[in-house]
Amino acid sequence: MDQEKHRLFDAEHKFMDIVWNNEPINSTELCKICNRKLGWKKSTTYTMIKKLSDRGILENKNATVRSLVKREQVQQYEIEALLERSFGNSIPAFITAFLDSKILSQKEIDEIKRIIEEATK
Amino acid sequence: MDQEKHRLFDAEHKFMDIVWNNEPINSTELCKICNRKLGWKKSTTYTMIKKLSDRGILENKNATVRSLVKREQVQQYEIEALLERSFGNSIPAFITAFLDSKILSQKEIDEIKRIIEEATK
DNA sequence: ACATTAGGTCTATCGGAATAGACTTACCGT
DNA sequence: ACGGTAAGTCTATTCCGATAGACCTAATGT
Repeated sequence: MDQEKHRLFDAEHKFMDIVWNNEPINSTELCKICNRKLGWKKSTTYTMIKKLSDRGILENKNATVRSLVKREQVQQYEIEALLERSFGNSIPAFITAFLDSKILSQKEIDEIKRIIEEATK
Repeated sequence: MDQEKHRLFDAEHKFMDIVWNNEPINSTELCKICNRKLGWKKSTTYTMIKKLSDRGILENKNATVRSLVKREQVQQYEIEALLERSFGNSIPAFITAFLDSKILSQKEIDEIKRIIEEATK
């Protein structure tokens, strides 16, 4: 597993975010949201629906769109892809980069660091 | 900070991996490595050097190429970009996906989970 | 003096992701 | 019976990342 089919390109990803946040959703309604949030024309949205449908990412039945691949599966894939592509599958390097990011509070960082040290020694 | 300039496309990333692993390196020598490992022609390598040089990612002085942006900085950026793009900056969701990946041993997972629970409660 | 090689530049080409225009068909309200 | 709208398809077009071919100049060996 860990399918390449879970790889989403930029536009596909923005689109799927909307689907995940609104499903199940009527296709015409989806067109309106995509126009409002992404500036897409109707045919652009339908082209996207068809492409992702062909790849088994979602389905469109009776004008109702719903995802077949869930957000968590894609997140899963993306973490693994990043780990491989940018970190050579090095867990320590990955964790280091994560801890050094500006997003965590100092308290969280200290706690997590301590835990990891214990876990890996 | 957290510059968009640190974003590397696929080909750029493969190329920078070679630079990071071999710098400082003579440009002609770099062409040979890129040909061997990526199948690139000489001009492809020089085009890449120029583009990344323009963006301040590396420099080419006296036929010697060296990086200006380090691997760790790009890893940093990529974690943050993934966090934002795919996880809406949700640290818990990110950690969950990481822990659920097949890469960690069960022992590592348990330890890290325990630590994080303590850190976030 | 001349061929070769190092070290590049400049300007395409190519493929594929992103986007859309024109057209179709069916239904629904008046 | 007919104008509007929902629900789509099919076929471009555009944009850009990836890749390369042709050309240039300076040094260097023979």
